[in-house]
Amino acid sequence: MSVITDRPISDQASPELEAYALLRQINSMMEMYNRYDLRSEDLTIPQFMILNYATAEGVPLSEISMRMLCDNSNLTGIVDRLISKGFVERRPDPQDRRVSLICLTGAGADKLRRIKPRHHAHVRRRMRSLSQDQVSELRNLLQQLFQGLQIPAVDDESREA
Amino acid sequence: MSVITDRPISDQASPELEAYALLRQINSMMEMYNRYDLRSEDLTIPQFMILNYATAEGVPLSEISMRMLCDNSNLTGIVDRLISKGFVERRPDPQDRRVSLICLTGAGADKLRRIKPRHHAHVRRRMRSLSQDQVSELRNLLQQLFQGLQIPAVDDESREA
DNA sequence: GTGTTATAGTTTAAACATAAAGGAATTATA
DNA sequence: TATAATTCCTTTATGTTTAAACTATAACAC
Repeated sequence: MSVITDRPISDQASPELEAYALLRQINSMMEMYNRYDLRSEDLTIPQFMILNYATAEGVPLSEISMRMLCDNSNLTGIVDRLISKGFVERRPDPQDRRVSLICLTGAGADKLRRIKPRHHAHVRRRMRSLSQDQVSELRNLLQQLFQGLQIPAVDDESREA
Repeated sequence: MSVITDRPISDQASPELEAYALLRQINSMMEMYNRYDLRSEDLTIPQFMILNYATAEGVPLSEISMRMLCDNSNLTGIVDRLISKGFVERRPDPQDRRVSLICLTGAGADKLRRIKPRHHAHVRRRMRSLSQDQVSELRNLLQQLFQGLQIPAVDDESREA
């Protein structure tokens, strides 16, 4: 958990590059902390995420992969491990036999009830260095940036190196 | 590369959790784009990062891992692949025989000269949805948040679930 | 010097991610 | 109904990451 504050993070300092470098580093550190928190619960981050998306009635695997911004093929193995731990089940969708529904078990729901509030509290606490107004401002800026990223700028590819 | 805009991102909506969810998603999308950009150059993201930190004179592996917020053990294999591609070399440090210096080769420097400006331009372009002032504001907020994360709040663990 | 401790890097096994390919079921089209 | 295209999921191979154990070197204590 070492950290760099002694040197500029990017050599070609522009506000955009600095902001992006910081975003990546914050994400890394948050992941470190989250991984550490979940370790005592014998869960990994992706396992915890799937657990969060699963419901008792069942959710199609591809819906989860869409939300997690990842490929279906990633989830197959992770779900296998969650099944072996007894936190979810796979059930075929009677409507569409291609679909396999990921269902939260009772044990999974219990686990989630125990972990989730604590996780949320941790996230909030780790952002204490910002005021309420600053957090809202940050959220708004990120929201705007996120929406701008949806349409991946198919246009100009010509200018600037 | 599908995307979710139709539903709230976190169920327990608080500004902190929303901001963090957005941060993670932005990071994911930026990585997608970066991975795609580097693919045509036969480089992965971590390979490109190491290339960026290496110098002709050589940099200790552990200095690179510190900057990348990762463990030494991660880099061994990635450096191996970069060596097999001819972009870096390993050289022993005469001062300290435990240290192996990662040295950028001529081919590596060429590669970097070709890729780096384009990468930076891409990053800047992908943040076009924010004004210059907004980018600076974002950078400042992220800077403050990042610094707040350094000291990982060893204190309170008691309150709130 | 000897023993302890710390540091630099590698190795290993398990988990995850990416990309490409494949099987099975569904939908579209003729 | 037959064919083609699409969708959902899995499988495979390659690459990355984590955590733990290990080797080798260095620094420090006595």
